[in-house]
Amino acid sequence: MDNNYSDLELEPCSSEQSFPTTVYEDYTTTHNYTLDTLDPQPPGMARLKKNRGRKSKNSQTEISILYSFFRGQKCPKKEYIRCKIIRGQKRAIRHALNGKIPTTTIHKVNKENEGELNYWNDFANHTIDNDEFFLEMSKTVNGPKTDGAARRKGEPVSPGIQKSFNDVFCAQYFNNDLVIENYKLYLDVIFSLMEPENLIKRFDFSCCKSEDRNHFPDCHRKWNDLKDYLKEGILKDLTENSTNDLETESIEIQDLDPLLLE
DNA sequence: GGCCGTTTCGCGGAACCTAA
DNA sequence: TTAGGTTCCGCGAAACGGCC
Repeated sequence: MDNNYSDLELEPCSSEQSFPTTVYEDYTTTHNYTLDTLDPQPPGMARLKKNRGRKSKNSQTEISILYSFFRGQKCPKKEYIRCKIIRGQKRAIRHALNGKIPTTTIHKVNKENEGELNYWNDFANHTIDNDEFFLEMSKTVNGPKTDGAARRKGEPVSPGIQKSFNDVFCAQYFNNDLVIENYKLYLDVIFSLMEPENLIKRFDFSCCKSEDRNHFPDCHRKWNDLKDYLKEGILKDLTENSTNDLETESIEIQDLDPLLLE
């Protein structure tokens, strides 16, 4: 299950840290690809041609980024990304607080990789420095009703609890500077090795239909765009949407988790 | 290592929205 | 009104992790 990074070569990076990189063949030729693997059409692209249908609440940035990836015959769902990232961050926090280095899931850390380890240490230190706060916020009862202890029947849950990873839940979740700071450090862990094959295994969706380890030059751009969007764009979108959502859903502020409103 | 409770994954479809 | 598309939600299954 673990990625084996041992076959990756270490080479100096422009920053202080060193990261292993995979040596790829010349991207300027396409002789390794079949017609099928060259299909540049993202799964949802056909639908983009029409303007009919419900107006998307997503930003155009979010739409174009998600639509450029492949998950089976479709593109990854917005909620899939949200679930994975938020669940992952909370889980990573619990790992950090327990002094463990994760070896599985989206934020797995290869102890042999100094770069990944450094990013993990930054994340873990930030978490431990604010341990009381993160101990509370990482509890699964503070997730939406679909998850963890909050999902169990018959147990009391927070009155303002959301039923899914919807805009309101996400806006509440990120309504705290500490959480955002920690989230960005968490993304650094995930994206510490900016190689498509590594990220495909982490996210469980792909940037192209290439069946071997070669990728298109565009693949690196896609992953960079996703990283940038997750770091900045998603927070901006949530901030812009949260006001309207909170109003339309008549959420009473006093019902929300006080920890998330600080 | 096996068991078992907890947590996470992610599918499928209902509900909703809006252009035609 | 219909059809096409998005978002929300519930829940079964799989994975994880603690305990013995």
